[in-house]
Amino acid sequence: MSKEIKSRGEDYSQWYNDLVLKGGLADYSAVRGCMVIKPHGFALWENMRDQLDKMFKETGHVNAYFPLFIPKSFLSKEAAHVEGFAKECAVVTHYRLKNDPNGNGVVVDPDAKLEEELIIRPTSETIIWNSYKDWIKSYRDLPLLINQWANVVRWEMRTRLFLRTAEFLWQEGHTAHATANEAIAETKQMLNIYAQFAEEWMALPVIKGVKSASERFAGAIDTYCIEALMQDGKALQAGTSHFLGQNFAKAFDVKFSDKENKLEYVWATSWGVSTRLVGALVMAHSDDDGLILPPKIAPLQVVIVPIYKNDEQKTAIDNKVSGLVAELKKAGVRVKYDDNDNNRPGWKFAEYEMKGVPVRIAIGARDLENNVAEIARRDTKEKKSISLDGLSETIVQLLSDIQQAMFDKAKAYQQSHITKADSWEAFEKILDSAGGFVAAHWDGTAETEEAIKQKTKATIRCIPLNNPQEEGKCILTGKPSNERVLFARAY
RNA sequence: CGGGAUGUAGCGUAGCCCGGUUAUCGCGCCUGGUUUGGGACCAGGAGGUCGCAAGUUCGAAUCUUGCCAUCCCGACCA
Repeated sequence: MSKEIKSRGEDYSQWYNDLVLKGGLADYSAVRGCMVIKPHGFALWENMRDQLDKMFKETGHVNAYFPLFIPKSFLSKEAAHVEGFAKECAVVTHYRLKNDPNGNGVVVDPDAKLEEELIIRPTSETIIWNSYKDWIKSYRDLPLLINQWANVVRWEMRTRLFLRTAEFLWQEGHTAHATANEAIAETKQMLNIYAQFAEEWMALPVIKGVKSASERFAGAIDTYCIEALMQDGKALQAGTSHFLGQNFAKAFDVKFSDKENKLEYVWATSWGVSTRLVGALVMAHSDDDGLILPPKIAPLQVVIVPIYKNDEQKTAIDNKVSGLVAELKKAGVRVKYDDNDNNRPGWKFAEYEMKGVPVRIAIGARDLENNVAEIARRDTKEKKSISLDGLSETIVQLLSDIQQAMFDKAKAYQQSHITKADSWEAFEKILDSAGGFVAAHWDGTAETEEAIKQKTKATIRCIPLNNPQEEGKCILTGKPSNERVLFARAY
């Protein structure tokens, strides 16, 4: 069998691109830096989205939708915010085309220039807070807990499928609260929801932490994050939750009357995860044969492949399988019976492996005689003959086992790639060999952080929550420090 | 935006250095048949602005110049 996916060892970028393209998740598009998300990839995203949406609603949030376009003036109201986003914004300057007078298709109509340019949202804080100004008058209007599922555009220099595209899909939650403590609690609650989703649904272990000042979201007081580890030892920021303080309330003049009838600025949070999570999933779990998707979010959990030599055998298999499919569907399993006669079984086996379907059931005439089926699990490639009696219970259990095994494997990898470094030599050596997170002391200054980044390309991924306090010396400057922070090279 | 590479059918490619019949091969696609327990085989068939534009030449996929696009490595970032 020929390898369709380039091996991990040769070139990690190529390996990753192959997985996304040949796994049927996405395709390059005609538009620079953008991608086409194909049905398989979108179904995966939908499953993730639906689960997250459910978790948001369970914690009292509601969905709304705000405009794609942001008046330029809105973006300049919060100084740090504009500083962070201005250089990567797409700008709409005209609203009409006309036929080219020289007969070469269409040109921008110079008479249709906008008085005020519109920015295609790189994130929606500004346009949302402009609305919140009108919505919030009293403490009775608070808390305001709104989420938006949307697309945003950030004109990045360099793009990568799912991990960094010019346009991407995400959700952004924007909440307003009466007190700082309540807003901080919200920030942490959403971080926990992200971590829970990553670990329980994506089988992706993450480290919860807070960003250093220089990695903080533009306009935030504190940025909390979940950091995941990819199979090449590089870290990936998988989600962020920001405590915005009163920065946006002040910029957009959002005040409320409290119970004592005093006028106060509201306290804000924002939080988001994007289709980048799909990229994280691909990089964290796949192998050289293709994608490996966690059962809980896999678009297809079980595929059944019939093996037959003639119509008589096919009919016998059909009869048996139709009952099995009904049984599995009743048990809530996403199952497909692929009896397409155009492709042979071997082709189907390889195809569904590449697409990451967790469980494959093969049934042939021989199996029917013995009342068994061949069950193959994608994560370990293990194959077994299992009795057809009570097969659906076996499958449901197997899916659950695979979900757990995938998490355990990724967790073991993560744990074995968190290394303490107490000297500069050790620090560099770990980054260049095993990779992963390096727990090291840091003097707390942005200058040192930048110097380390320049020397090693490693950045502070986060300061873990509940970080143990211990006396130590900064890995670079030797100045005193009272806790270790996690460094890594990152996507 | 700097450095490197690539652009030939839906996909992957040979040919380019050293210009010369009808542009190579594989996969896929269509028709017919045989097949079906790890990417089937045989026969026949369809499918091409050789990235775009100029130039050199009797003649350009091939040489020259410009432009465009994509990928990789940087800087920037979810």
